[in-house]
Amino acid sequence: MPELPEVETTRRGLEPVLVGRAFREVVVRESRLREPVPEALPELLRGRRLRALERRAKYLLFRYAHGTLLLHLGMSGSLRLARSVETPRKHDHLRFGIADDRELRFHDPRRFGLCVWIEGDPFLDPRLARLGPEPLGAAFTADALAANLRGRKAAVKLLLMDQAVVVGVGNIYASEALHGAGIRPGRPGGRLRPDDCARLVHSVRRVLRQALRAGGTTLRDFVNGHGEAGSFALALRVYGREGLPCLSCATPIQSRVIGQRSSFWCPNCQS
DNA sequence: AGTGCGGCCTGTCCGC
DNA sequence: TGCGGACAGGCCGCAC
Repeated sequence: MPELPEVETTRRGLEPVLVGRAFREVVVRESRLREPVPEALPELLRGRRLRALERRAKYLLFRYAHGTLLLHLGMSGSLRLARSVETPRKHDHLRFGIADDRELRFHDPRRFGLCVWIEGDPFLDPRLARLGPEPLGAAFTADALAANLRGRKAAVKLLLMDQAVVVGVGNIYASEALHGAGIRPGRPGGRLRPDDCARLVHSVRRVLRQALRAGGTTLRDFVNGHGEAGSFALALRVYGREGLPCLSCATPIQSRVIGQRSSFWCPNCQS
């Protein structure tokens, strides 16, 4: 589910609450995530002061002096603060107790999420080492994108979602960004011209920034660290709008599965 | 190397 | 109302 705006929204909500403090208790209620949650997690974290809460791509990094808790929300994961007295819901797999009778809960019905411990430099971990540039950072330029797309035949939408090309863009924002750039999702990546790449970089950044400002997109169950939904679903211009009029030109929005993912575009605005 | 596909899970929705 | 099937925001590993 969560793409960059949702993960970053979560991070921003939790940072002021968690950084500088320690979890007093950690409970693993369900360890079967994408990879098994380490059994030693409670002992690794208990009483240790959190130094920083960072994000890289769609990963959250809980940074400690002795290592890093690497967390990914997968497709259906969320992190939220709850009162300890509240009965855990189904699929509340991890509980991180903090003071004041509050706790952080990791909720993930589909269990595609990830929670692992990394010693040493986390950015050398293979999961992080090969990631492409941050879309809102200086390294994501039209030239860099063009270099990554050159010669490639795969649909540009799939390449936008390839975390080695640019990170943080998932199925929703890929369709949205391509609409903003006037590029059809099925176009082979290698056929984009320099001005296409420039518009696409600009559009990716604009869409992600707007979604961030709206607190992310909640289609079904995304909530931020404080349990609140994001409002960007109201601003989606093509995603999930098959057959509805394009908000720019009123042409019916088309939909097609590309690389097993539903994709949406306006046949008039995008070419 | 790049590409396409299946698998991992549960929940929800749709059509019959 | 019940049931089967399709589908859902991500990522990985495998075969070609």
